[in-house]
Amino acid sequence: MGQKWKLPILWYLHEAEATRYNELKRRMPGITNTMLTKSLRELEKSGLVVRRSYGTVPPKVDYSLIETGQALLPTLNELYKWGEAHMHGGVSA
Amino acid sequence: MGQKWKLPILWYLHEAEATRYNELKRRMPGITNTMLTKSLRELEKSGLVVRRSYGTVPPKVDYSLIETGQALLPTLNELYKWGEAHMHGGVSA
DNA sequence: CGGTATCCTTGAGGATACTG
DNA sequence: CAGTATCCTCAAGGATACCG
Repeated sequence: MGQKWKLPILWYLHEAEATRYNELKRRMPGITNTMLTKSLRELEKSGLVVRRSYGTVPPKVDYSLIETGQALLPTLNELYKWGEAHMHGGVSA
Repeated sequence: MGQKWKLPILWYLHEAEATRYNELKRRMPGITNTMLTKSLRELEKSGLVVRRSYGTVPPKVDYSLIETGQALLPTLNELYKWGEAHMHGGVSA
């Protein structure tokens, strides 16, 4: 699960600073709360994303790619392009 | 469509010679005719796989990865591992 | 042998409402 | 603000039967 949004999220996070939940939602047009949360939780579980909660009220939470995450970016890039081109019925000419 | 089988098929084809339909089916435990055919057709359309039909009867058809396809293998490999690890709920410890 | 046709199941993902 | 709970939809994928 999460194919649809995990990559976009990772991709966005790599070029952004720690981003708050709603900001992230705004940046991912079409994503729903359900999917955003699910995706973030799994990315966190798999150790790619860090969730930071500032126990304030109203709540403030932000998400960021792990520092070493920058290293995965080339792979991420390939993954993205390749997947788009060959895994989803994409043909070009 | 095809996420589930396209990669496995490509992966298998890269280390095999031209493979016949039923052989391919045997090598992909669990795949159905529908999916095998669909996947192969799309991989053909996107130019990664070549279908060769020997107009004989009974029919003989085989599939192979395009020659330059070997070049995509590293990417394929990354894609595969990465996808398994981070896109399908895979955690390790 | 190498498929196609048909119908069916399942779960990824979505919409909406609500809450600490 | 940052979610969770609930219900729903739809299409990816599967099962089975049949065909040239």
